Amino acid sequence: MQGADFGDASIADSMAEELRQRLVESEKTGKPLRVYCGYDPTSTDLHLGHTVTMRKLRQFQELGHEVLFVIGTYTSMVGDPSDKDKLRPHLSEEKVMENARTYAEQAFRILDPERTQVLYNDQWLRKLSMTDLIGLASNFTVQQFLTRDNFHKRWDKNEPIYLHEFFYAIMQGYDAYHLDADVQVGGSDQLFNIITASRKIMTSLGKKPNIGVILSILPGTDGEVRMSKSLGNHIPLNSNAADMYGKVMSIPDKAMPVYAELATEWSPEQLSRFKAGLATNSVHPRDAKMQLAYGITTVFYGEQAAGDAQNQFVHTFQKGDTPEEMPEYHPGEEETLIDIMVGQKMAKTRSEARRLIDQMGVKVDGVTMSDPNSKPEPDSVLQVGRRRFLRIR
RNA sequence: GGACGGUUACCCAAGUGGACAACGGGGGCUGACUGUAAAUCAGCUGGCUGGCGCCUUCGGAGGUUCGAAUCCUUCACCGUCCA
Repeated sequence: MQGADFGDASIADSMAEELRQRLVESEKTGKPLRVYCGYDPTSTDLHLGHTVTMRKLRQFQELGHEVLFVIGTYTSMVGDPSDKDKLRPHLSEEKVMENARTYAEQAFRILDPERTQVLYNDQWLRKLSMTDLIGLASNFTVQQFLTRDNFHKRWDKNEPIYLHEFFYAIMQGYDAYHLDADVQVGGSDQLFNIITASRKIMTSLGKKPNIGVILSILPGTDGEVRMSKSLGNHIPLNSNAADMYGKVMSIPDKAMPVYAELATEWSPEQLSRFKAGLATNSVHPRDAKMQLAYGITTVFYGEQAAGDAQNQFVHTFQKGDTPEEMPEYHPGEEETLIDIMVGQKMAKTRSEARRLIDQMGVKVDGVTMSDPNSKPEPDSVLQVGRRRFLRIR
């Protein structure tokens, strides 16, 4: 039964039941389900966190269903209110469309283009009139919104809640209505928008309410808060296998289960074996993490590249060897150690470079350097910290 | 419209005339150790300098003072409450 695939998501029981019914129905009628998920193209750099819902969409595609990949061109022009203490530059329509394109491109590393419709929600949202909006809004009471945890907390703390923040849920609900969505996928922060707002709007406009598939939020490399580029704890997609592998290796041990659940393509059996291994300590945590890093890297770069990344990691960090490949640089006559470090971006400022030297963090051919003004010999390897290498020519 | 409060380094957040380049936390970086870039412990975290030290920072502009993140004026932005 297809519904059984949802073991890795926390779905309310009723949603699971409804989904089961609708899947059965779909199978009978031969009509694929319409699965909707929305993304705001505020940043063009997708990271691992974005891929969680995408992978879920992909699963639906593999089962023959249709994915509606909605880019929030309308919503992102208004601006996300959730962290509104920043002055958010108003994105031009042009910029938004450009972001949207790169966004979709990266998304197709996961999604099957054949079964994906990319849609822009400004196409229908901007047509709504004030009258329409009032009609939609009349389905809700302020109290309903205030029960939402997000708003509730802010209300209690006397923090601002903007009126237009309420519209986001309404717009999202309208998206689902407009698209005839059977299923809406989203992170747990979208619970209210998907379950309460969307279902209410769809029902009131005479459609069958969509079913919410709510996924956990992937924490960042710190293992604590949600992955986000602005928090600097993200694992970017547009990087390389070694970087991805290494970044996964840097997550705290405790974050391993969540990552396994949300970011690998492991089967439920593999997944439970992995978790059991951790829980019973029968697997070395380092080996488990390597397995995890390999698994995640494979999804994006394939087994070959993931294997190479793993080898490189073992060489560099477990055996302390220098990596096979590193940038090269031919310093000028007058260039001192500190000049090279700053010039080659191994340190941001001269002060930082000095600090690193003071902290015994700079080596040439394995020998710790103490003089910022020394000049490294040609054909040596300069190492700053553990991870930055430069071959001096 | 009225009352009050806020704007500090990457983020959060102390500081209300001198000892402030500015407490603390987070993040980041370095080192030790290890089981990995985990955990733990220690240090560093504005710039320039070999060092003494010098320079630039506390929303913007101006002022008071020997001396201001701290006081005054003004501008901007933001918030809460009352209407």
